[in-house]
Amino acid sequence: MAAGVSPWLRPRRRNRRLIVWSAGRREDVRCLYSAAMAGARSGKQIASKSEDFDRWYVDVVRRAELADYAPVKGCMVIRPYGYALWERTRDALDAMIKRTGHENMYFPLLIPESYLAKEAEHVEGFAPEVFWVTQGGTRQLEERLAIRPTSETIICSMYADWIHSWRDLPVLINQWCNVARWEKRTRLFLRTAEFLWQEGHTFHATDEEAAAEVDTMLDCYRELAEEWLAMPVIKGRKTESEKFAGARYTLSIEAMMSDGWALQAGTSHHLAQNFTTAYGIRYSDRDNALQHPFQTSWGLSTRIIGGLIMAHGDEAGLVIPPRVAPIQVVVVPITRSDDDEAARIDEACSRIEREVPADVRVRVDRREAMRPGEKFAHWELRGVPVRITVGAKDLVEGNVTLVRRFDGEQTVVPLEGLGARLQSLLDEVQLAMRARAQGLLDQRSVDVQTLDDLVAAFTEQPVFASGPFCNRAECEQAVKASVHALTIRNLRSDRSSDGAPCVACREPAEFVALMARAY
RNA sequence: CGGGGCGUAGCGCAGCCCGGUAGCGCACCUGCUUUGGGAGCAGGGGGUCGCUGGUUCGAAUCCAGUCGCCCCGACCA
Repeated sequence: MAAGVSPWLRPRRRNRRLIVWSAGRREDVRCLYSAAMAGARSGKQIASKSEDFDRWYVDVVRRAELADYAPVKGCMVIRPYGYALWERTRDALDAMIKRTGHENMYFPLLIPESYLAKEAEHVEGFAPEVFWVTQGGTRQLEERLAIRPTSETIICSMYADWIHSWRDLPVLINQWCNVARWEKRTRLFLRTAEFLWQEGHTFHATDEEAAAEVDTMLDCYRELAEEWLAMPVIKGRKTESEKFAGARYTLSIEAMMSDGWALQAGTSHHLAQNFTTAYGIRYSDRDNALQHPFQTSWGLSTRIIGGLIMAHGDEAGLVIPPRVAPIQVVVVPITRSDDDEAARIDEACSRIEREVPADVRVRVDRREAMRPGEKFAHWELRGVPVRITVGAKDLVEGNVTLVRRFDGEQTVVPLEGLGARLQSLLDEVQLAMRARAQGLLDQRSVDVQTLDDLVAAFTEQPVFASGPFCNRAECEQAVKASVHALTIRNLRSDRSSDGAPCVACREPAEFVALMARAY
């Protein structure tokens, strides 16, 4: 027994009795989850999630080797495992973007100040966050260059030359890129001075078509969050004070983190003709009249990785939904000094490797210097959805042990036919993770009718509170002032107030506001 | 940008009050024994003590400045 493992682990281990999965039916599955968690904690790699959530978050990001701080304040290095997670997320979204008719392209990083300045509300909104390049080599530049905080301005400037006719519309484009914004308070993934994202930009002949585009893309974000990242979200419209600078309106998806705080996970903006007017984009319509097209933009960033971590992680670290997991199944051989036995175990591992379907991402952890217990902790910290342990005891019966990361459920199953069964197991885990996250959201959502209700709702713990709201700035202030750090996340698109009185002013309200503390 | 805290080996820390040329745990390297929940023994490598200046025979330690990071409040994907 390892020094440093809680003493009560010992009897728990003796009690371990797992019934074999026979004829496709599971019986008497014993969960060793809490024991595993205790072991992980004694390894003192990460802070306790329940005791210090913020510290836990940073620990998970760094210890699981997702990312680390870079030398420049607010900047981060995304390490291979974290980048693989982003790639899987990105590829899923990229497919949706293409499925809905968009094409990828690329605009430059540097934007002349004069380009940025044309849309007044936009430039004012972004002014505090822009990085400026003032020098090229040793020479002072004649005009300052902004490092893009977003690309509406340069895209409009270019499309002013490219859009001439109604036949040129719609324009449906997207780019994957980095952007930079000066941030005073930064957090790994959630708010960094430079981040990766996609920004979609479209131009349309009609207001309605643009509005439909804004909805369509928000729904892609919802699909990504729910179907891939197993994070249920609430769709809605941002208030005036929270909308994108220069937009007519902004839609968002808001996800609940496991501490009850909200995370804005994606936004979609209706820009109306605000930019196309300012940037002089005009086309001749069917009647040969000059028109400004209607425009949208929408973005989703590496912040979503932070959301994934906070939505699903537990005391032992990261828990990744199978569909985006860089490694879905890890195989840990329980090596023995007995050569014959070692050879049989190794052959069983190789067989699993051979027999899994090609689209299941499996890794056999053959590191010799590391003991099995440490490997368990290592892969749990990294959130690998399924672990298979291959040891002499199980192998005598032709079995291996299989453990699901997200709930610790452990079963002994026959090696025969294991490969074919893995995909359905992964699908099962994906759905169960989504259901669990939905359960948390349901459990910690409350309806409120008054500010008193609102205050009461937050006395125990952070929640998602929904209540009638008139969408006036004074009432938004009143809501924010009623509970510490509270914000209006969005005006829910799935709920109607039916004219019930606004939580703040008591006048008949048109909307139902989602109110929560947010990252 | 206001308030608080911290910078000593890759990580976590002690040493500082009371100056005398740097230590502990983990990690790392080598060997042997181990291997079903973070192994044991033995040996070994690694640090301009954030930076600059000052005081002093002598500074991780005292003084001044500066930079960076973290946490809490006003702005944001």
